[in-house]
Amino acid sequence: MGGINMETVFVKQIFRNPDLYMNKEVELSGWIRTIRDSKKFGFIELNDGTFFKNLQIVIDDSLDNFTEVVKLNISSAITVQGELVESPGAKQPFELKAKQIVIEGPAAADYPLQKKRHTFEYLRTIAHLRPRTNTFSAVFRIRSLAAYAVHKFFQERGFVHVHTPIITSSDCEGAGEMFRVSTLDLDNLKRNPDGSVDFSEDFFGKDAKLTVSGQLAAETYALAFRNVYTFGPTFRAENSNTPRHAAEFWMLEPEMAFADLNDNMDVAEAMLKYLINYCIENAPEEMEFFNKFIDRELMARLDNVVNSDFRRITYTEAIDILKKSKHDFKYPVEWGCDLQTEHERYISEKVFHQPVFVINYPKEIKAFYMRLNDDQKTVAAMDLLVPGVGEIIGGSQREERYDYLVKRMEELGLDQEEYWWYLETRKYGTNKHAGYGLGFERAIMYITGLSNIRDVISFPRTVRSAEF
RNA sequence: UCCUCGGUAGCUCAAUGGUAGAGCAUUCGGCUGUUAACCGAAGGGUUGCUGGUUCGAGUCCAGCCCGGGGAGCCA
Repeated sequence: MGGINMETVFVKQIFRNPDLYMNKEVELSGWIRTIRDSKKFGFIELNDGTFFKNLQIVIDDSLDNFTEVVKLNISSAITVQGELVESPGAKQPFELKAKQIVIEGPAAADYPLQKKRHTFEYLRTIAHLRPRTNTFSAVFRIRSLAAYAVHKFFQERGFVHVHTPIITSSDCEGAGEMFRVSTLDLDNLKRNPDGSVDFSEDFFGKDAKLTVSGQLAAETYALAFRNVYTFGPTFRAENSNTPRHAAEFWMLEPEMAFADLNDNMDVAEAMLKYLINYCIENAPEEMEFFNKFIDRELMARLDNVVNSDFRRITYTEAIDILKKSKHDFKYPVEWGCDLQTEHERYISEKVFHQPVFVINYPKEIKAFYMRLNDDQKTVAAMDLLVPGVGEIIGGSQREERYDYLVKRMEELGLDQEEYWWYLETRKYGTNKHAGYGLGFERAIMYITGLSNIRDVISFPRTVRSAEF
């Protein structure tokens, strides 16, 4: 366009290897982040999307379209040709002396983003524009890197990535309220003689839902590939309105055959450290930004996580610690009760100041598939509690013994017919196996310091909110 | 779902029950090295919605809607 026929360079290339481009002509394209002008010259900070930082463009009235350029609003798209030179300014090492600017797409005057700080609440109302801000530029590049690091970590260890179904045919998992998937005409529902809805004419011929977990399906593949993981969208129709819950989120669920709870924790700990290291190494500018503007203790906390062994305590020990703390909890602490948020935070934030695995919970407060311990009272479950975010990982060794599993399902009144395929895996070559689920957004929150899950999902879906 | 705080210009926020304000943004003008540039001027309002109290409501009361935080549920 506009007669510029040089090869376009990315801002990231310039920042990573400035000597290669110094005093040479380059062409860039991107969006104006800020623009300042005087009578005969001005400055544009250009962001081309490839890099967190902007490149300063120096413009003056030698440009044939100088008067049009200085009137451009923030977020206008331009292509610039010019020479990269050392900058006399203190805030940037180099800058581009523009020789030609092509206006690709001007931004209208009512562009809603200013060059000053906005509240996260406001930015959520313009989720289609917020990736153009510093914070969201950083968050979503980190999210992309972390997702890649997930695959890298597991693939390097020989895990097989299984795409488990998004649509599930039965209410198997029991992990939360589910969204129904149906093509039935809601205005004209056919009913069975007992008054219930007749799903026989629905798309799947039965009541179908969106998945709340890929675990049970992942288990079947672990018992063929040994080590597998599933990583994808997950849906919960819970009416929870908190900064840590969304109706649609991503969950990572590794599952390992011939593995026990300790193996499970080893992998979870190594994985979390790997994700953090990968982000620090591959997005240093973004991490520096979070540390400066979002959470001043972020890097110190992450360094501590990466360089220390996670604590591992039993549920019973956790109860003892809470009881002896003399701390006045709103919810009284008794063996057998589930740990409340205030208890989890006390343990991770006040006692250990680092991630803590809590294991071996009473069977009554955990899912049916968790392996019964020899004490007959607890199950081989694990929760990883981290300061600031709370529960980030939940997992367990699975009950591999057919009789124990059936007995537990009977106690909880679960329909064995619904789980026929799951039970069969315990008939044909069963073995000890374990796995866990990582709430991907919670991991991103932990790595970036962001405190609301709605700010680490591109277009968040929450209760009464599915705009965009 | 419960508790709590809030909703005023495009944004961030002021305003004893008595004329609706500022900064930034926008538009126009000025300025020869800016860094959220600076200086001057102008335009910009159904104070979330409905009803009530009052001579008079942004302000007080009731209901509803929307948002933040906390709790529960969980990842």
